Amino acid sequence: MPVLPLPEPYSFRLSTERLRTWGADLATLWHEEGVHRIIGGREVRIEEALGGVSVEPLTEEVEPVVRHLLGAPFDLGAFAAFAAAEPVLGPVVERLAGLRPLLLADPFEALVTSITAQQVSLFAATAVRNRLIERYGERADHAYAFPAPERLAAVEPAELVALGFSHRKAEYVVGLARLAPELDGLAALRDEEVKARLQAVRGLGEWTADWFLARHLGRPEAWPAGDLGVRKAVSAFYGDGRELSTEEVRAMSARFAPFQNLTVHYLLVAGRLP
DNA sequence: TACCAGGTAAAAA
DNA sequence: TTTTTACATGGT
Repeated sequence: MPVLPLPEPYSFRLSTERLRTWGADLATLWHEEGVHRIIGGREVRIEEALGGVSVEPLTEEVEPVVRHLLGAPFDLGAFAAFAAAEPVLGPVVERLAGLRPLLLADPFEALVTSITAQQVSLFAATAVRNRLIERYGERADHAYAFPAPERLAAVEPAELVALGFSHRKAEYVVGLARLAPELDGLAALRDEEVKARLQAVRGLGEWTADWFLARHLGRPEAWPAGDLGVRKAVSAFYGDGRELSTEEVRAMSARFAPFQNLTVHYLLVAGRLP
């Protein structure tokens, strides 16, 4: 299988940890020790390889998508150098050497994924989202293509309620599907402008906008301070035995600049490891 | 059974 | 303007 190289050190195992716990769904499938995704209408398999990952098939269309999916834009070297001077973060980064956070490939999918995860556990969110993907997505060998916005724009919200969405969330998803063509343009905007545009959409608040910056656009300074998991992880490492408030976590952003996004991911993974 | 889990908008105060 | 409430699923 053709190899897509990634800068050393790279750990496929650590980088895909999220997919083996709560992060995988039918559109980003963890199957037989590899990642399966539909790219350009075809199922692509990504697995561990020396010096990077094996990708089958590795076409001109597939390569940039897989590079984005695997978080290739992150500058891990600069982050490690930064963290080395931090007494708490330093050992975390050293222990998780080679962790390159995965990114969500598609803006519409990223936002729908966030909507499903609002307020409920990630486990429950994945169960509901998989019913959505199964119902409206197209299946290849193993993975499904995430439902197209044109398809979801045409459904009655009541159909989504039958899949486990609240009435509110069902309206959010259908409304968002109608705006999907505008989402590609967000990549050209600065962080604050992206947040403002997203938060103007019904159903998308600051939490969702922050995760969009972090997990879809891979913006280095994204810092989802309001996220419960982030708050717990930051508190565990920096709270001195106490749960920090959203405002306290938000105020810590500057300390990790310009590596807030990587810091969040490393602390989250470190908090989940035994 | 009740409560919590990687929020948000709308109602009530 | 700020605070409170309803919401749906799945695990404990």
